[in-house]
Amino acid sequence: MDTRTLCLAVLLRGDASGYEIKKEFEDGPFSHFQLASFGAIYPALSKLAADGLVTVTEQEQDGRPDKKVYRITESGRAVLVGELHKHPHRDRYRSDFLFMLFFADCLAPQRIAELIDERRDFYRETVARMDDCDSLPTPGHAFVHGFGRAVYAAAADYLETNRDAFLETVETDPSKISTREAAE
Amino acid sequence: MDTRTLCLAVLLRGDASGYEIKKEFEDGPFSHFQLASFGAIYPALSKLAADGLVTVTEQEQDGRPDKKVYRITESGRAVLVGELHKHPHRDRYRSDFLFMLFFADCLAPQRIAELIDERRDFYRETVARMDDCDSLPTPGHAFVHGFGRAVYAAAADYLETNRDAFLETVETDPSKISTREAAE
DNA sequence: TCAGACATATATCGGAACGATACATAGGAC
DNA sequence: GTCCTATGTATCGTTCCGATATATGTCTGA
Repeated sequence: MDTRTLCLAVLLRGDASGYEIKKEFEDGPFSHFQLASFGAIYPALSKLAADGLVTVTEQEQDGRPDKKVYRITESGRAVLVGELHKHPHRDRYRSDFLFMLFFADCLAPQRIAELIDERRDFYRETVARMDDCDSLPTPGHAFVHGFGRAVYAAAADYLETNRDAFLETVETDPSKISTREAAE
Repeated sequence: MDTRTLCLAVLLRGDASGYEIKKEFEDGPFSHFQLASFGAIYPALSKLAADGLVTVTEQEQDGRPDKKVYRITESGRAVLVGELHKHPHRDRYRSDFLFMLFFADCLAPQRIAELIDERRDFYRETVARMDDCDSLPTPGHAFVHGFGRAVYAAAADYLETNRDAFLETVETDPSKISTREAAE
């Protein structure tokens, strides 16, 4: 999904400024499976306004900088629903964490343990935070929430279960950096 | 990880052309947690060669176009190991599939069922393919392989377990497109 | 008290990457 | 005989990320 569609999606759930839309991708339910940066959001909102898919209202605020509040229009809703009916792009997952562990023989065992523990804690905390959340207004929201929870929990469990055996194997394994030369 | 580092990583495991590196990101073990396109790989390889991190050998082939085979150098290995010791970037996951299911109240139940079934099959097939793979040369490779398998399996299980209840809820739920007006 | 960190808010810029396309050649399918 | 797939290199337009600039208020701790 491009950033314009993501902005429409946030606005479908209520009026918001660019800053608030960004927060939605930091903390909100979308944060687990979509990203958007300021550098993508602000141009996207300008384009949406130019195309009549959203309206803008400038709000003066005392103490804080002025705010531009965006609201989705009927055309905007139609475009969003249209996007929702296209064939979904394949999932894209990028993980430096797994990339590093893949080359565990280039890292010190202590560093590997750090990486794994940090990540396991992150997954556990995320699951706990998701369990605290009790407002799941739509069936779709609840289903996606449950999916994310299941996956995070499985990831944490795997790390916990296999951590020690992995570290032992790495420490025992005599092959340091695996190079082409080593194979020749 | 930027594309230059990813190319170094592939080359650490053996010499390869740009085309073969791309295939590695389509079918190889990296394909599950890193991506790279031709538009990123070819400029990256040129830059790596200019910086002396890889060497190039042009190979004529009968029947096929010429091939440029890249080989990682000692400097290249050092740079890769340096990257491996940096703090890992946070994981980035983008899923149009989850995005669409989030707005399930904008879709026909039949379409939702299609999306879920297709995705569940994909996860099941991926797990089966991973189980067939029997060459896991390094501990890191094996650990990451197991992690991926666990997560894919959990995802497939969740979809299978919750599919029917979800579809019933969606069909029963009277709220079609949830708009701001509906909340007012 | 006042420096520094943090939150709110909009916006742009350089560089990186995606996806499509171009070009070239060969083999197999229908 | 034409079309699709596979091998192979390369660029181009568009989009997007991450850092930075700018402005202002609050809160916190030496």
